[in-house]
Amino acid sequence: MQLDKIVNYHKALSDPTRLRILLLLSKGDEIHGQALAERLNLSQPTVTHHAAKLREASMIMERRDKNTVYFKMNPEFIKAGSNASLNFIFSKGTEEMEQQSPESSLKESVLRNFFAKDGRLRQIPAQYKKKLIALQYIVEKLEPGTVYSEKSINEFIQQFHEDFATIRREFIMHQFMYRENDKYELNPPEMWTHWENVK
Amino acid sequence: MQLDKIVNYHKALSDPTRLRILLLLSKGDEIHGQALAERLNLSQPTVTHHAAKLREASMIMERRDKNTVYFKMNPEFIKAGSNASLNFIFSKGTEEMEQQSPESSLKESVLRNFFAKDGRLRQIPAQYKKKLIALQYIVEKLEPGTVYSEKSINEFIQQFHEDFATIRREFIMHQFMYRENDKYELNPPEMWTHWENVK
DNA sequence: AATTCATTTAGATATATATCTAATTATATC
DNA sequence: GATATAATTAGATATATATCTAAATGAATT
Repeated sequence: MQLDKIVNYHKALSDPTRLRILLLLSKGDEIHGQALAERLNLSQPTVTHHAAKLREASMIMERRDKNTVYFKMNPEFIKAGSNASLNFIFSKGTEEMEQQSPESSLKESVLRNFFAKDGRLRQIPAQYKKKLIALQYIVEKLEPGTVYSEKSINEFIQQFHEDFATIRREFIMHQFMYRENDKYELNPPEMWTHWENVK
Repeated sequence: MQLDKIVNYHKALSDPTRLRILLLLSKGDEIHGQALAERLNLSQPTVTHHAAKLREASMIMERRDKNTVYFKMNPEFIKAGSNASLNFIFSKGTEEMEQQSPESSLKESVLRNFFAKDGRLRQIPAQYKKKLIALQYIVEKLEPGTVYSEKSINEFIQQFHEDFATIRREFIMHQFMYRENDKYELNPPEMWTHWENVK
């Protein structure tokens, strides 16, 4: 159930130690486990404990070098979770009903005007809402739960448009996908930037 | 400390029952305690328990009619908390240091004598300096950077005193807040009338 | 004053979790 | 292989909290 994901997001952030860890990581630098333990005045197992919780919530990423584990913050996911949580609480069911007809006609218009009959994208829409619609149309052809290499993502995008680098970047930027160590994976629709327009 | 407020915000949202309550309230309608208990299949004391948590986090408001208590969501505060949390994690918060000057004794005396133990303002101090202290105490519970509607400001003030119109006017008069098109926003402390006493 | 109804408080129980120390595992170096 | 270092797991403990039933309170009506 979706509820649990929201609960877990807030559980991850409902502990002062974990917030302090994120605060330390928020400059963008990597910090390894022992350093965290020292700066927080905690034992190493305690750091491991909290790191596991944060990792489960996708809020940090870990990289191993020799026998040292470096932590790095995953800011997009923290923001995306916040977004998803508000979307859930204010369940976008009612308002979007009204918006659905105008939205869907815009969607149809974008698909008709920006995509050729062979399915290729003529050009990337400059207008924000239209761009998101086009990106979503493409990204929905990917397989949820599959891990893609950068190479295979590039090839996939090239089926639609030659400028795969731009589109790949947009996928990440708008949180259609998430990247870790050059591996790409689809995000659930709730995390997409314009989630409220999706359904 | 600021950290605790963020922790409490996420604690309030890190329970499935409380999220379901907010979901039920998200349409904007009022729901009374027993109805909530029935719709959630929970005992009434459990509802009271969760309502208390949500009230502490300013996420709901309560209104009593005869012996029935009606709950209503406080959406602005939920969004404001989300905002504040992200600002905290990404260290964009206002670098505020709460330091008390020699006149902290007056401040303490005002807080002790004019505020009841439930946090409500017994009466608006007539004496200028004391009034400013009381106003400041209330206004500091607002979140910097958040834009409030007039309605939500009224509701916020009513948590402390029934005469929201007077207090709202004082907020503007002494430049605790600034208003534009019925939107209210906190001013930075440097703009407050008695700034020299704040630091 | 007695009654009724909704809510709250008290007290009990079960589960979750934050933290520690001690033991174990993983990785690299000698 | 032996050793060193960092991390993790196991196990213990203390605290927090979600839920219930039973009792008490608050508010209106008879």
